[in-house]
Amino acid sequence: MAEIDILKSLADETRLRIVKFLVDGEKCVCEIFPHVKRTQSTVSIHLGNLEKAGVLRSRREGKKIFYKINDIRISKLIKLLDEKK
Amino acid sequence: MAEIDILKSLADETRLRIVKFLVDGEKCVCEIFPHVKRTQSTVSIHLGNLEKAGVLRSRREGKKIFYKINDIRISKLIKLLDEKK
DNA sequence: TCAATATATAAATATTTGGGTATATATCTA
DNA sequence: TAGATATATACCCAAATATTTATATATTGA
Repeated sequence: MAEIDILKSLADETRLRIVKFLVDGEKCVCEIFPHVKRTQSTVSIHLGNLEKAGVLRSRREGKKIFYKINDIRISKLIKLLDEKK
Repeated sequence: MAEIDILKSLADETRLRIVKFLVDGEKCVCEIFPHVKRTQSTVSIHLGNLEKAGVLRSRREGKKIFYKINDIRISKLIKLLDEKK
């Protein structure tokens, strides 16, 4: 996916929190939506958005679906933004 | 400004083109708006947006106003997104 | 096969946002 | 000080987007 899609997918508070939560590893939807304090369906839509942008990848394990960061640039980008200006 | 504001300010095609145009140095509004093919007023608003987010900085020189990248993280971020996944 | 659990999707609504036109402001020069 | 030039702002409209409620789909286990 193009860089503009990556930027758009990260430019939302809920999605950014999701991605930051995933920086330290794979999580299932059931862990993610309570963490970002949004409904399951809202988070599901955001996850789909992030996956479509190539930022995340998912896999099913039984009833659960796990998401993780799919693009090495993303973790670097998060780290970069954490740096002092 | 917070990282979410930086991301939001970059997550628009016109603003991203502006920022990329400024990676190789300071430019005045009169050079920027023809380059991104938007009206002067549209670009002025985008520049204000980017400045408010801390991404750009401006200075006046006579009738012209020059904008340049104000945050070292921005150029790094642009470069990072250019990398292959 | 039925009930429970986990996740996704659809539809409706509300808010945000980008773009244009017209106008205001600031600066320079004659 | 008047006219020209460069940029910003106000206002409006259309399009995009985030959220919610309700429902659909998939998987597991009894």
